[in-house]
Amino acid sequence: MVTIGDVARAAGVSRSTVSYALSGKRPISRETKERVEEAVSSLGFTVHSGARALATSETMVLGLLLQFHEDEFPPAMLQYILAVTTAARKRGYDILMVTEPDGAGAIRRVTSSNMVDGVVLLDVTHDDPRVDALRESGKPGALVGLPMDTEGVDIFDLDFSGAGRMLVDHLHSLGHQEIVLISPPRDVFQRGAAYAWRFRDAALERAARHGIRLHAHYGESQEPAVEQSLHSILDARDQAGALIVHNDASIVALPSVLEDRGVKVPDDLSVVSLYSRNFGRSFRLPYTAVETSPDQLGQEAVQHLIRRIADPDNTPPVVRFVPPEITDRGSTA
Amino acid sequence: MVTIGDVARAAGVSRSTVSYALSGKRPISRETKERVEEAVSSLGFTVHSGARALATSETMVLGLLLQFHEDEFPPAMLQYILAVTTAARKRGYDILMVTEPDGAGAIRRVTSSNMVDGVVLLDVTHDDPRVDALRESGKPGALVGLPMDTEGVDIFDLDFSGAGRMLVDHLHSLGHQEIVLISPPRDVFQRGAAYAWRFRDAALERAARHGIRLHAHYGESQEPAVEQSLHSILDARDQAGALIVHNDASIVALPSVLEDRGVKVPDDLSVVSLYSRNFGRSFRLPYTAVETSPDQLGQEAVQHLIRRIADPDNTPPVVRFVPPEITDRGSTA
DNA sequence: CTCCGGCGTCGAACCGGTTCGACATCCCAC
DNA sequence: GTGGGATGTCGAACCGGTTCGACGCCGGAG
Repeated sequence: MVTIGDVARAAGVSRSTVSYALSGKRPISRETKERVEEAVSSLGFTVHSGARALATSETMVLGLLLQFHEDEFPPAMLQYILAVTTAARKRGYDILMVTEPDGAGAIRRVTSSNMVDGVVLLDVTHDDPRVDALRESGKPGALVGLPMDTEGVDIFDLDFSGAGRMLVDHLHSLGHQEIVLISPPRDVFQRGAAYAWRFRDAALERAARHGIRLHAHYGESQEPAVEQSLHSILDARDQAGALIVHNDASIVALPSVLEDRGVKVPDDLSVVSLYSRNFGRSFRLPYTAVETSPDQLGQEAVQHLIRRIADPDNTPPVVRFVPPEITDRGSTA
Repeated sequence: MVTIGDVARAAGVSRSTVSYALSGKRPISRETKERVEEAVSSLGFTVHSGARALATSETMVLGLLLQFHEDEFPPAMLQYILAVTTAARKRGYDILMVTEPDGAGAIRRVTSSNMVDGVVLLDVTHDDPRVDALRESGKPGALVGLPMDTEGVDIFDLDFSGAGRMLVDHLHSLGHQEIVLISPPRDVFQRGAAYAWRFRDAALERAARHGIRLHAHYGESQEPAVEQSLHSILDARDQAGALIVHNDASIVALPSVLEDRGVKVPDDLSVVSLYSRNFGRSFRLPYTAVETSPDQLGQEAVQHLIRRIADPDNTPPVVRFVPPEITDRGSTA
């Protein structure tokens, strides 16, 4: 491999001069800089990332921590992965993807060995053990999802409470008096994923205020249970005129279930949900929905994380809830 | 941060002795080893990965190169990502996920800067520029997908030709004389993704041998085009008694399209496809299908890659086609 | 003419590990 | 009693960068 010493020899200067010529951290004459650049490209020099990491204690790598739970719909997670990865690359960072089940241990591993300059945690739960591990590590971290204790960490999430209120208001303004809510599976609540109850509680509270009956049910995450649960919920609540679906697996399965039952949207039933534009494009989801904005969340998380890495002391802590935005696809009446 | 020097001082030995005590590459007495381990755990020592990478020129990181094309169904890709990641972690490797559009440049970047010990390329096409970049890099690489020139690289893929023959045979044995094939979108063929024509050509050839009429059509990748294309294909071929779906987006959309048309499977139409068991669990896919085995492919690719990293000279080149296996879900008659 | 400051470059130290050669000790076989 | 191999440890060199202090040179101000 070609080292900075080879470049120095070819250009007839010292190693430090090469380093300064490339980094620009000290003034270097035009001619010298040109000779260095010439040598670099003719020899095909690239910095050895390990050597640089050792010298600067910066790796230009971010850790992306996530887990694939049985109770979650994998394609939804993918959107965040993609958003974080492209946002990071655009700013010169690479992504180390860490998926092992022991998330707290994984954080300790990648931070204490200095593999990453910071981490992004996806799908953070109320009492997520990874958050403590992150604090102890002393490395900057950005969370997607809301933990109990937000001290010292930056949060980026959708305003699920606002989304719940917004969807209930929307249905209320159309005159609906009885609504069925399909929440994430029970396991998601038990794991402590705050987004599930933040949405549900806000929706229930808002419905009560309007004097609307709101029946909350748990959805499922894997077929064929998803479809069966939809059928039995709809059987039990066939007098309700509107449906709020806060569960990816259920919303994907819904079109075929409704066709099966001969239910027409929006004539027989109004349907609203939450999903991102791109998610809606992978499947056939012609429903009015709150945009979940994974692209925006991922990008903001990465951007802020990088700012904090660059200047840990002058970066104010952030708890950012992206305001919900409704996209009307005409599935309500 | 605590370095190997701190450990050495605490244990009252030299730095090299600590290194040998931890690596076991030279005999160290029981008492010394114990004192070192004691110091390590009380100080909380972890090796600095950059420093180790510099000294050993091994990073214990694998690059995972992939792109999300518009013409592909993202959830399908996810299965490979997951398989590769877990297989790597099980063997002590981390995964650097690289998704930028310029794949060849990305390979040069991560290999020449020594960020990874080897790479896994997903979704390799016939004339994939990444393959040349990989060869030039001199780093080991494992490909999923079949390039034109397999010289010097290891290939892991499903036997799509065999799968095509197997599904046609299956339908033929049931007496079908007219079959519709839904292939991946035209763009996938044009990009040179060999799996698309390997499957189609083998199916066509086999059908011809049996004297079966096989009508091949292109599918779509995004809604609402997926559904529209399914309808128009089925309109045009309504006399066919069997359907082979070789396209993830189309198979996911199929149940609701068939319900819409009042077509019963398998009474009115026999349906076969290709997808993995887990994929079938995320959606409602009650169809007889060839298992695409992303888990197995990812695991074999990683396993072989790691073997080659450890011993590049004594690792024979591999072109491995996983034999197709059919899972009968009763969707044919 | 001299002094000073900025520009451009160099050498050396350092980052935190691994590994090689050397050496001391001990035990065993001859 | 001695030679030799195995065992256990150390010091130094090295991996490939970055960065700090020093220094020579040049031009402008006084």
